[in-house]
Amino acid sequence: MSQLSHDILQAFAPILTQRTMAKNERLHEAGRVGNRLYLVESGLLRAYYLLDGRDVTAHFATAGESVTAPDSFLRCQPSRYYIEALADSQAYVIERQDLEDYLDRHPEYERLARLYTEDLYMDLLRRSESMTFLSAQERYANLLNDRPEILEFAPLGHVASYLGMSQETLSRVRAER
Amino acid sequence: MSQLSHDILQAFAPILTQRTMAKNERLHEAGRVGNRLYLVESGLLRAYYLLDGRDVTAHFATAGESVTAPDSFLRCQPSRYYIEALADSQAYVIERQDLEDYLDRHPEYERLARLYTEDLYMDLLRRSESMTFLSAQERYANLLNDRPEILEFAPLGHVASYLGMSQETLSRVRAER
DNA sequence: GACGCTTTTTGATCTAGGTCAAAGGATGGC
DNA sequence: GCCATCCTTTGACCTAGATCAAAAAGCGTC
Repeated sequence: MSQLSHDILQAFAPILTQRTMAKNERLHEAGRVGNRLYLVESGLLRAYYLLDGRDVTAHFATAGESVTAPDSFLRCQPSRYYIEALADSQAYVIERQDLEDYLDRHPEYERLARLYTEDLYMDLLRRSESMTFLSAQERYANLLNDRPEILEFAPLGHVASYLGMSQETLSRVRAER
Repeated sequence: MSQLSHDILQAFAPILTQRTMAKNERLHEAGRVGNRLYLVESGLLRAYYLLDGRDVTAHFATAGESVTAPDSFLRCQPSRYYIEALADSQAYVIERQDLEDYLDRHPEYERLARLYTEDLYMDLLRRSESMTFLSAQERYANLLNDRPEILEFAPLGHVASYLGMSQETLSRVRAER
């Protein structure tokens, strides 16, 4: 876990609740407002959305990472995302409202929250640039290098949509052809 | 301009400096640490990087938007990005160090800075998802819909790389074939 | 340990979009 | 106004990766 994630857990401990999820448990449904951020302790969570009826993985979160339905958590809109557990998992949960209230009382943690958001921005930027001009082979290689645990635990189809390619292509790429 | 951008200008007025850029002026060079955020008043700025010697546009900023070299501004690393003006432009400039110092003295603005970062995150998320599974045609249509001023002022090649397609493809897509 | 269900692989074909090359159009400097 | 340079279009061809279909491999369950 990064220093930053660690600091977040410490700072926001008073408003964290702990939750245990079984494999295949759904934590959030599209269409609803779900103002929760999950800070994963163990296991594997996934956010996804439907595009023309197809399941597209938007994000994976393993130990030390976080996941939410960003349109809901950041904008309070009904969400386009689903969140589910891909393995038995444990996570700390933060409610958006609790977060705002807590930060009202403890403005000294605003900076930490901003730095965390900046970090998430950088992660997304990396991902976004990788999607723009890299080949299927290269995107796979990057993921294998950066987050091998995802390839180990997530079903191939979920990883393929996360990497913006078909399941068949990922299967072939992985077999090195 | 969004309410948020407006609030940012107000809140950080004491540390803003104004800068005028001529068309084709380079504001930042890759390889250097450049801790400046540009809040565009008028004109058009572009951030780009080189991938195998090819110029790839990472970001455009028109009036009310902002641009920086994120790896430098957020992580203080030598940057992979160049920033240049695509038209005669005006922008307010914030130095990262000034920002941090100012926020030390005015922690009441930390929240605003966080909300602004969250907004940038949502913008990037939109872009990132559009790159993952939309066709060249659809990505072009989205840009035309969301930010027509870019298509109006930026050279085709820069827009094409921003949309993750070749210049020839963008030319054809635009001519509706 | 056989049966169903899900996940992954493999093969055959098709197509969106890339690459290469060249011709037109604009634009700015002098 | 003329030339050089840059930007955009057009055409011909090619390839990465999609789609469709089916076989094979896992794996939970009774």
